[in-house]
Amino acid sequence: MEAKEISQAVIGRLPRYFRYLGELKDQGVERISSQELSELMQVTASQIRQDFNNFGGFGQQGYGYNVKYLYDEIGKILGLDQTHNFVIIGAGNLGRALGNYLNFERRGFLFRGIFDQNPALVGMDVRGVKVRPMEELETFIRENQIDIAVLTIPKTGAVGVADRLVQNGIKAIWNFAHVDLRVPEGIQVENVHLSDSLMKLSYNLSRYGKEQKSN
Amino acid sequence: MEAKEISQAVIGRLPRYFRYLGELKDQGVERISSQELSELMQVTASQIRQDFNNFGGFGQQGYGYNVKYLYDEIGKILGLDQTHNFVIIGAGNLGRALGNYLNFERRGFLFRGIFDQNPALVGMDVRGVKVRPMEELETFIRENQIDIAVLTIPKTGAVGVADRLVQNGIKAIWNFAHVDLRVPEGIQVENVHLSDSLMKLSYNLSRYGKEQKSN
DNA sequence: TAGATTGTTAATCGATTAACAATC
DNA sequence: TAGATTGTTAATCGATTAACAATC
Repeated sequence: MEAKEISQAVIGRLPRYFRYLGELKDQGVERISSQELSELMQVTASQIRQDFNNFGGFGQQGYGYNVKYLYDEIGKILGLDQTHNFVIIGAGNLGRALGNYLNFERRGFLFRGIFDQNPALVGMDVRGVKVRPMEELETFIRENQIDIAVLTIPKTGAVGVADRLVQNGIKAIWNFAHVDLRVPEGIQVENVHLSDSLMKLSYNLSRYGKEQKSN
Repeated sequence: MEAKEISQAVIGRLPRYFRYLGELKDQGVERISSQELSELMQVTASQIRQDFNNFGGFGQQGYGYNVKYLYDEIGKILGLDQTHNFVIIGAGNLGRALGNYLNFERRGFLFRGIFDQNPALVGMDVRGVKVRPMEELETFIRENQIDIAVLTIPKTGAVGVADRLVQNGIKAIWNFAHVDLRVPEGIQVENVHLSDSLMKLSYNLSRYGKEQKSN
């Protein structure tokens, strides 16, 4: 309907707002002004108001924002009021770690299956879910309404697996493989490149040794 | 010396350049123009040249860039020519997964220790490194020239542990705990908030269902 | 009503892209 | 030399911040 595209910069900040509002809610805080939130989160009040107004007015002049309401609204914007079935491809350390992480469940992401090509891992139990062989991937995805796949395999296999996923109706890939995936328009890819993140840390670390940052 | 501060936007792109150049190098490609690289990486040639020129001229008019040379230079900028000792705090699934990840070693990040407060985990072996109790943290850090700590503990403990780390000379924290750390000026923090990443995926996923993206 | 604070427009800042002169 | 491609300046675009009128 209205098609005003929201920038990824704004989207990227929503989870953090959501986190702070959740904590305020749990502390029993009822209302908060953009000014107070800005001090808490160390961003400008202006940015907060601009960000929220991308989605319509959540506040009230002279009062501020209702914490519970704002929290719920941002949750809806993020799609956390829906549930999604996901599978993990790659039952190595990282794949198993993600399978065991309970908090995703709380946000509506349901862990349905985990796959690995290594026969030694097949049958292993990850939080009540048995590791399956890669051969069963296509059938499983189609028969269980899986829309998210978590890719935790080495980069060599990732591109091929991504193709298989897309061909069988996957809508989104959470990609931990260290490679850029090319997918058709309409399929979402979110990359978590851990070594890129570590390199950024490394840059800032070595930079700081040489020259003290100006302020 | 020269203090022209490089923007984090540029720094954030360096690891990706580094990855592509590494692959080109391995394929035996000797030179590449910003135009060719731009097609490969799906960014503008203009951006590539601007980015590289933040650090001085790496190319040659009429020729392009020497792949091997450029790869090495970016590696140096990222500080990958140095080594860093790191410890992992939290020997849960994620902590152990990161400890087992061999590629960090290749980039000069040396896994020296892993800690957990759970006595059931203490003594466990993670790639040749035994899990230590939290009580040994301070001494270990100081005696082993550790400058990076990887935080893979629940958010409740993270702030307290971060303080202990900073007080004992840690220079950088790679933070997987779902909380914002406040550290003194000069200490680097790089956050990997997995659930934030998943929420971004969720947003784009639910958005796409409703309205086809305009282009 | 007066005071507070949003929603929103305008100004500023920074990052990206385009253009082209310098030069290999 | 002529052609190619960088390095760099200028133009554009987008995101952030400031300001203030609208309104609860």
